[in-house]
Amino acid sequence: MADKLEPEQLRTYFALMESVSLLQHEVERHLRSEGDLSYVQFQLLARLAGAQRKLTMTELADGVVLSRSGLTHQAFLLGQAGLVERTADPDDHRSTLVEITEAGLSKFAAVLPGHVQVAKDLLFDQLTQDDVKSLGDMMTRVRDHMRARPPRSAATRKRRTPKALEN
Amino acid sequence: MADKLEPEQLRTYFALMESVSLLQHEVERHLRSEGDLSYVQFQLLARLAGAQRKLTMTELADGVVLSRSGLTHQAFLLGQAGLVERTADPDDHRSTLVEITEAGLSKFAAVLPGHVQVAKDLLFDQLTQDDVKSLGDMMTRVRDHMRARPPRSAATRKRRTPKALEN
DNA sequence: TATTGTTATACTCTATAACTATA
DNA sequence: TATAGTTATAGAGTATAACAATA
Repeated sequence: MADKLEPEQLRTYFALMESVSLLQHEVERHLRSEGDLSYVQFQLLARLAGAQRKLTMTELADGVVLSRSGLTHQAFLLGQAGLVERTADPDDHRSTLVEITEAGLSKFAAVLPGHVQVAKDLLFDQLTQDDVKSLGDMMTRVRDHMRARPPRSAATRKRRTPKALEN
Repeated sequence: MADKLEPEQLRTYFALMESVSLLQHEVERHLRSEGDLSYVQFQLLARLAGAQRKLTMTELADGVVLSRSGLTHQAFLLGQAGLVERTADPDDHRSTLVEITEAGLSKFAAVLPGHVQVAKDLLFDQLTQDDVKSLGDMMTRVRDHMRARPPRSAATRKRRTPKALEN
C-alpha cells in the first residue's frame, strides 16, 4: 500500500495529467472567447443545469472544489451576469439556495456544443468507442472513490474527530 | 466531424475532467505542504529533471503551457529558491538556458514519492493493471495529438502563415 | 456551540504590451 | 525584420480569518 508506482503507472500518470492540462487550456480559451466564462463558471452552470433542485452554496462549493468564500465571489459574478439567482432557504435560514436562471440555461446551452467540439477534436477523435467506454468506466470509479471523502468545506471548519478516515 | 458527443462521450468527458480536477487539488495540497511548491513549479522541475540537456525558456514555457512572461516569473522564483539556474546560451545569445541544480534534483526527489503516493491512493488503487496500461496508451496518443499543434509561444508573436497546420 | 454564508484582505498566478538585445 | 527573453502592469482567482445570523 505504500510502495512506489511502477514505471508503467508513472508513464500513465504523467500522460494523463499532461493531456488533461492541455485540454483544459483549450477549453478555457474557447469558453472565454465564446461565452466570456471561466472554466469554474462553466462548471458551476453545468452543475446547476444538471441538478434537479436548487443547491446550497456549500454543496456547490464542494461540487467544484472551491472554498466557500471563493464561491461567494463566483456566485456574485454569475448573479451580476444574470446567470444564477440566490435566494434564502425557507427551511434553514442560514443557507442560501442557488438556482440557474433562464439566461443561465441559455448561456450554458450556447457554449456547450463548441465546448464539446473542442473535447471531440482534441480527445475523442483519438479514442475508439471501446476506449471511450472503458475510460468512462475507469474515471467514474475513480471519481466516486475520490468523492467518498470529507469534502473541502469540512477542512476549513474546526475539524471534528473523524470516526473512520477512509469512509 | 462536427456532430455532437454521444451521451457516453459526455459522461466520459465529465468524469475525466472531474477526476483529474480532484486529483490535482490533492496533489497541489501535498506539494505545497510537503515541498512548498506549486504544481506548475513541480512540473517545471519534472521537465528539467527528465530532460537530458538544458532547455531554453521558450521550450520550457511551451512544455508546461505557460506564457513566456509567466515562465520568467516562475523561473525567477525557482532560481531564488536555488532550484534552477539560468545561464546565457553561448550559441544563441538571445536565448537563456535553464538547468536544474543539485538542490532542485534533491527537492524533486524528495517530493516525488509522496506525490506518487497521492496518485496511487486516489487513482491507481481503483485501476487494474490492464486499466493502467490502456489508460496510458490512450493518453499518450491523445497527448501526442495535442502536442502536434502550434505551441503557445507562437500565438503571442506575430503569426506567420503556417505552411501546414498539422506538422 | 456548531454551521452557513459573506466580507475584508492579501497573495499568487498569469497574460498583454512595451522594450532590449540578438539573429 | 523576426525571435528570445524581461519588465511593468493590471486583472482574475483563491484562500484565510473575522464576522453575523441562524440552528
